Amino acid sequence: MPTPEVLSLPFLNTTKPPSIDAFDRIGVGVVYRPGEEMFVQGDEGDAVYRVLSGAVRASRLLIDGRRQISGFYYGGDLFGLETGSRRHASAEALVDTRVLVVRRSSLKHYGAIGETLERALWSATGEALTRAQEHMMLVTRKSALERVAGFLDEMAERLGGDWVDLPMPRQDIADFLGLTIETVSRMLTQLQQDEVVQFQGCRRFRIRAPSRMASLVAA
Amino acid sequence: MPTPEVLSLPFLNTTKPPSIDAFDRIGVGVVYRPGEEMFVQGDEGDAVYRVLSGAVRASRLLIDGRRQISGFYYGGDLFGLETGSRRHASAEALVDTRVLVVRRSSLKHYGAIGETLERALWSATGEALTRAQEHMMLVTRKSALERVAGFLDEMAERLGGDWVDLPMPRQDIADFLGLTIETVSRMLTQLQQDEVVQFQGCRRFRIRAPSRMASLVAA
DNA sequence: CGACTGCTTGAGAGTACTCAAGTACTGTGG
DNA sequence: CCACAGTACTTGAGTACTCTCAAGCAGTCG
Repeated sequence: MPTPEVLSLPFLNTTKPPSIDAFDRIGVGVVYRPGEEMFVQGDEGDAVYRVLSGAVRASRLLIDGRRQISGFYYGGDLFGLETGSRRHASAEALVDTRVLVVRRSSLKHYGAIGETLERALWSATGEALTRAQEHMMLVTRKSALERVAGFLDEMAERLGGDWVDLPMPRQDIADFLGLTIETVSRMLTQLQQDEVVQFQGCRRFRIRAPSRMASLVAA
Repeated sequence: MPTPEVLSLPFLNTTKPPSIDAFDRIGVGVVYRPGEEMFVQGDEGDAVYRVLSGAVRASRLLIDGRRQISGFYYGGDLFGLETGSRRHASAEALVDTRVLVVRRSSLKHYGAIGETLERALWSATGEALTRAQEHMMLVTRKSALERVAGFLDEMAERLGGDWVDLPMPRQDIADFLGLTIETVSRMLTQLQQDEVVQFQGCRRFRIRAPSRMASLVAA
């Protein structure tokens, strides 16, 4: 794994300009190429990350090789919030990605601003917990079609724009939704046949029928 | 819903004596009967709870009535940690239950001890996040038999003793594991036929073959 | 152009679900 | 003490959904 390049601040952020807050003041910018890892499951490290641009995948591995994607992170998102000194998941750039990094243990040296940031991190942890529980609901109580539709809908909302580019391969979507790659593919085909979404190639899509999409997601 | 009785401290705790810490100093004791709710999804409230004895069920409801149990809590456990002023889940006593309650917003009035507790709560939130992700793995990547075996194994470890009494009905187990009640029942029957566990009635069980149990859980 | 990787499609099998009936446990009133 | 009702749990049969295994197709890069 090549050593990630350390940037000089401030950034030019082309996608989602982060508000000037404690994270920007304290954080150090780092750039990752696709496939490069921020940290690996089992590592030591208490650093917290904020995505400036690009996309990140957090994954956990079981002994037998089964994999779970615990989340995807895009511009503005925080990740690496799990407590304890050991990482419970790995984090990896899906595309060219710029992040800000803050070492949690260093916050106490920054006085009031460090404290502000610490509070913000904890509250983000609580939100992450809520999101994890919502995702659990999605994964346990919904059909394959509903999960895939929900995923596309959330991606469209998160990344915005008319056409949306998926930064992750099918296998990642499958591992995130608790499905196989074949089932994801079949559901995508069905959503296209039903004219709910439209694809240009296998990564770029747009929602054609927002109302039917919404009814699938709400169900 | 009857008003829960407020206890005078200190408690006589018969199951898991909590260590004397910040929560014990600040918390107010409350008793709930089976079925009584600590809070309901959508409520306002920032109170955090610690179970002294008994058992609590946290659940989330979907619009269409589908239900997800986000967790069970027993002696020593904290719950109600989700941030934001609104509750994202409901919490309900499964059996006679004693808890300590702390209002988060009141912590600032308690000086150093309040701050200590606040830190403890945040770190517990991080641990809850990790556990939620582990549970997601269990629910998405494991077979019905593995899930039910894993559930019994965890219950035995959590509640201790030779024989274990399940405080919750089958429907709750099903909603926790993302299965139907019939499937849970069938898997329990199979575990008994395979002589992995033994039941006395439908709530009390013990593990007969810890090694085979462990291999089911690890898988 | 060919090789490689990622994605899609097809056929068949297996697992968990649905619907329905039957059994056990609990508490109440006679 | 027993009859009864009500609830919780188990069992059965058939179905539906997702997975597995295998082959075919598309986009990318040298």
